[in-house]
Amino acid sequence: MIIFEHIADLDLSQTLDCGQCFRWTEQPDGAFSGVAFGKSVTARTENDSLLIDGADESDRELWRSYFDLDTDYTRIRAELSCLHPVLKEAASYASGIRILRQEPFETLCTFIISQNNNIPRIKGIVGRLCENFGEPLPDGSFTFPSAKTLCKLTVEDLAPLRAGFRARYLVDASRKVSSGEVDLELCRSAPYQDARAELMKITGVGVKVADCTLLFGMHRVEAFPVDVWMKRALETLFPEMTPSDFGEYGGIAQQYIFHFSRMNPEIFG
DNA sequence: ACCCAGGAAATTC
DNA sequence: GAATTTCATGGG
Repeated sequence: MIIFEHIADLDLSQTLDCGQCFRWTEQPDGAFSGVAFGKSVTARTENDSLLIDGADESDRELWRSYFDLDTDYTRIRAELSCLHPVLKEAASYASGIRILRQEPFETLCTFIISQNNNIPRIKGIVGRLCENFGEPLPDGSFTFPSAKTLCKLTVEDLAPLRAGFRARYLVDASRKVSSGEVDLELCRSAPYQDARAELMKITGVGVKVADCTLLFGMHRVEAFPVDVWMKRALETLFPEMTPSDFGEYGGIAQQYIFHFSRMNPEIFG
């Protein structure tokens, strides 16, 4: 059990159930069980502490990084709140969201699966992907399969996932990542447009999936993914603003607005 | 039967 | 080239 004390701005429900990740499930007692970096743990908060059950003490820095505990969200929220009064309201409403530092390839695959899909079904497909092709863990859960593993598979092999037209996109992504044709590490440091173009070499990766991969898989917090929710939110709540107006922390603003909009759909009539 | 779901490719005009 | 259609699958 790893304990992090005095953690501000962290609400596990908001962070793990806001559509940035798809491998955490809430338990009856309110804790969240999930797998990241090949390790299965259960996370819960008590007062201002974060408790990671089932984690090795040697993985303390891994989980500190995963939950992005070294980033000062209070300061960022104050900065964003100056940009627009509605953003200030959304940030206050969703102040427990942190941008996880997920694994790039897993993030890429899950957002390929996300296209024209809904969150419960995305979770189902991702779960079957892990059960069929990931490594089993002692507690019965599975790791997310590597690109090296998936690149050996065909669309027919992926049939049990019931991923539909997205199966061939997964095969293409796995092949290009494992061969090095697409360099995910380059995407961490390259100029933003270059990183986006690198990901868009993959069939099935457009602007939105690339932006989500960069934001959630490489912590490029300047990314501002625009989906149907954000399009509506921008039109009705921020008609005078464009994605680039949200600045270097646009991705965090985007999550505040996305969560606020989904929790309050009546705003859009 | 119909619509929608954290889009993108394929086709059409 | 920009606008429309299609793409599997499942739930409401």
